[in-house]
Amino acid sequence: MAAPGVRPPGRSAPARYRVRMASLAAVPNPAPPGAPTGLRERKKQRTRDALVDAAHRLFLSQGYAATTVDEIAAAVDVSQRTFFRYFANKEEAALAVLADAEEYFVGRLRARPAAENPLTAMRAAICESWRDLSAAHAHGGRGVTAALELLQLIESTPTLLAAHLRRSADQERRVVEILAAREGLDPAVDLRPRLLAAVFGAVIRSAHLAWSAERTDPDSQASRDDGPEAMIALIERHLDQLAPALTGDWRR
Amino acid sequence: MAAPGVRPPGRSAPARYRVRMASLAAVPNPAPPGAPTGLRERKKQRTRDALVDAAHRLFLSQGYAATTVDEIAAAVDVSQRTFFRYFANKEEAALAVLADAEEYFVGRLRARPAAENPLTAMRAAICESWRDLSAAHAHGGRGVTAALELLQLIESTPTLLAAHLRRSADQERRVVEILAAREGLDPAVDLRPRLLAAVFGAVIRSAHLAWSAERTDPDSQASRDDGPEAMIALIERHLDQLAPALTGDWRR
DNA sequence: GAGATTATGTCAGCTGCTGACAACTGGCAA
DNA sequence: TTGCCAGTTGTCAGCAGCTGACATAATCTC
Repeated sequence: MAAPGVRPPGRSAPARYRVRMASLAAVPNPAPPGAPTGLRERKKQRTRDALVDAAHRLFLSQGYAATTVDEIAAAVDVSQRTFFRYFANKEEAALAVLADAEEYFVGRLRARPAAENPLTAMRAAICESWRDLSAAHAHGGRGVTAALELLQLIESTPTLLAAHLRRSADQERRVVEILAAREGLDPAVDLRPRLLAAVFGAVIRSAHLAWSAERTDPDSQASRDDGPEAMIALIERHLDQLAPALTGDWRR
Repeated sequence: MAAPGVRPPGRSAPARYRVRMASLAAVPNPAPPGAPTGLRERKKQRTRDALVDAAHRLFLSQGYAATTVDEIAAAVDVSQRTFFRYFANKEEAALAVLADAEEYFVGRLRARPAAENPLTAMRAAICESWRDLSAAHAHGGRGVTAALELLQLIESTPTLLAAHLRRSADQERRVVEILAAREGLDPAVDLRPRLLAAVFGAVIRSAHLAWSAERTDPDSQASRDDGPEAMIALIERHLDQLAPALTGDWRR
């Protein structure tokens, strides 16, 4: 329960949220091979999902800064201290969904055939990820809408943006390692893995921004509800513009 | 002075630091045209510089997290409240030097001839910035060493890294606007300014990392003390690797 | 079912950060 | 010089994020 004496005795947010949790957090990892299915583990996963879900909902309705950790914890009927045992900080709860998505992407990238050239592999892995993930929690397209909302929340909240970018940097490092291993290169010597990862990350972020902006714009053709194909198309368009952006004179 | 009752009555850090302040914060803007030279303004600038300087020193010697805002304020003989009137938060004090450098870079970029192609302009602006800035506070190379230390501090402090990346994102947005204006493009339509800015930012960051790593490595040829040419060379090398990283198969 | 593990709650406390108000200081004009 | 105005600073009080320590309650193992 909330920190003693901070909130009035009658809690504002009742603890009935254990119902539709994990609508966002779940990822199509059907059954992790050696997953311990003990009651303990399941319970832990449930409260974790519930926390992510409650946080997401509160952040979107009241704003990130205006939402207290106490509130989130209370919404799940858990002590504040417990919240911090699941997440290192408030941001982590907000970005947990993205963390899962990145995990999935890494899996996809590792699964690409080694013969493929690196850029193609990245391109394919990203597209697969978007397709699979939005199919996974598409309860009538809600998955994509939720992603949109989250991206906008992040972009409009300095603290969250900072945390998100830091996470992205970590992710980039992992990608560098994967690419280097694939091609049998030492990333400290050969700059190409690092550069490709960095550029790719930049393109993804740029696509996110464009997507988010396009969907917010009222007189845009893009509907808020069309599937992941829109995002995939955007990413492709960005990737295609990459070379022209880097070479020669822009004027025509 | 420090928050009441938190620190022992006899302050630990004496307030004698008004001496060599601004060794880091100063930027070669010889004399801002319409700079109001009132005593008030000068005093403000002095305490600001002193705060930046004290923060830098304390962060490097004790670590970022272990350094209290109270300590920094006490070192300059100023109240904690005053510290927060100069900086929105602890990070801002740590990254103030970089903010100045970015400001300088923007100025350089704006000054590039309009006929130049965008990539060339960025390349030139970055090189000029490094050269000028390290010349400016090179009291025997200390400028570059200080930059190195700061970069490493940032890279090894998650909070700082996050704040730094967020700042970089802001900077990127400014660069996008400048590029778009230069070429007479609407960045919402034409992706190239955004992509070039993003890619360039990624390359710079990658070069920073490499530089920092190279200088930490004990058995590297790079000395900790050679000038900005080393960094410039690194950036050039990264930029040259950009195209190869994006095209075709990496194996030879 | 007993004992070892592990998750949770409670308590106390530090640190970052902010609003409000009072006291001071430099700038400026009468 | 005097005296007012505006901008700067210090003090106080307080919230919110986060953590260590310890006790308790829930699972797991045998």
